[in-house]
Amino acid sequence: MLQKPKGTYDIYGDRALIQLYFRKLVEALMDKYNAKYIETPIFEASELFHRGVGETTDIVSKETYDFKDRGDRNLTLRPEGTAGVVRSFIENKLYAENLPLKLWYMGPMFRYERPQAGRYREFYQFGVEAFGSDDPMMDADMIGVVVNLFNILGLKGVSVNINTLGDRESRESYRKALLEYFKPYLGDLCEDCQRRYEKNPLRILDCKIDSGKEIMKNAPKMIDYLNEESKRHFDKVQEYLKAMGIDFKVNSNIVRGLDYYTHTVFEVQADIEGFGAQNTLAAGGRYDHLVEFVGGPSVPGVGFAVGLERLFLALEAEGIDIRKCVYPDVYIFNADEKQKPYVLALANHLRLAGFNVEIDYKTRNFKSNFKRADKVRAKYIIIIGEEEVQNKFLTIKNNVTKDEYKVELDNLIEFLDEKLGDDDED
RNA sequence: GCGUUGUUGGUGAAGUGGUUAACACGGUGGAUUGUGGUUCCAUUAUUUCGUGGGUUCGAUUCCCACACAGCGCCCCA
Repeated sequence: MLQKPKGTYDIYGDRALIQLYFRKLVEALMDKYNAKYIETPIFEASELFHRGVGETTDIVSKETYDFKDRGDRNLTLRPEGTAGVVRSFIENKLYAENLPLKLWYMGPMFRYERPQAGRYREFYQFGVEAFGSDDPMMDADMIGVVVNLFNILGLKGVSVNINTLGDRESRESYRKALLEYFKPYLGDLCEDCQRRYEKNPLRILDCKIDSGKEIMKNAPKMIDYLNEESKRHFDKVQEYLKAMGIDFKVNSNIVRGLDYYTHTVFEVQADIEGFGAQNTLAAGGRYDHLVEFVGGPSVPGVGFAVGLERLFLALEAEGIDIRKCVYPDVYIFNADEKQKPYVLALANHLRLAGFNVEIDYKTRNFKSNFKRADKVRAKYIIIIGEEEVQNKFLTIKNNVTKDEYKVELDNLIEFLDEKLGDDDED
């Protein structure tokens, strides 16, 4: 029996309902921010990720799905959303429009990782990228998007953690300080950190293996190496967050897994029991040099991504059900074969008039049809027999109250509008 | 990439080295061919118990490998 590839899953049933509703909710929220929808290819030239996002990151160096197509092109399934959006932003010269511009996306990403609860090899992210301002106001507003989203969903117990990586200058002087500090202790660090020391010493700070060690506690702090401009930026972000009434914590160990960040970085965590290392629901930050680095003009940006699998898991753990169930307004069945054309025509008529209609395709007996009407949770049942066809009236039964009505064919839509009017509002 | 537990139908699952793989839910058909959701009956895994190989007279059961899933790391959303 052929089965789905490891780390993938099918979206159907309840999960499909959740995802569809979530999408509607996000669409509405994004409209409120005047953010525009963007969809970019699921695969891109490998170079985009390997050079743009950062060769030193785990995500790119050992988790991408790389392949050659039949034309010998090197392609990579996108492991994250930002690089593709940035590429599109440049290629389509979106920077020529009036900036700032906010773009949002939602779709599958791919990483070759060991699957776990809330972690798949094909997984979904919703994200926003805001281009065209280096003002901390934009950082704060983007963090606000995530907070608002979680509030709308009714998710309690989330915490916002922020940090700053400073601008290039600050980052460089901090990097030097770290190199100097860790040099004598190099042998005490784990294997990964020894590698990080060479390539990206900042990442030593969020190493889980070495985190408890004394040398980590005394390591130089980014905050002490920020230049005036970087410090001001970070202070402003905090000021603005407070103004919006967003609770947050400064966590100097947040470094993020992607190389392109500058200044603000943030993570939003769920404080849910049993989530362990998988508790980061959303993460993002500012990337003032990414657009330029990928080959565009110098345009600053800030963005974030939310992992849907984890978010839905968190909702479930909190007992939050966002499914939006739609049931048929009407279930129509025929007494025997002869009425099939009539049933189809009537169903079409009602569907075009805006009603949700299910019909019996199998000419079952009455009992089975009533059972099925219950099963699909139809609100009304219409029975079509010889008498109804000939005399142009319909027998309609309310499936909850069991009240039965005889309605003229011409008055049917009015009748249903009146009866169903209230239910359709929610 | 490392460690660990598991895998029986549409679902939840019990079970055993050897005759019909329990029970429940769900599905289908019927009792009740123009009025049901209760009840009752029948039927619903059987070239089968994740796949392949081994031990055995005989394996779903024991052993090995692989695949997949869960959990813990690493990493990350």
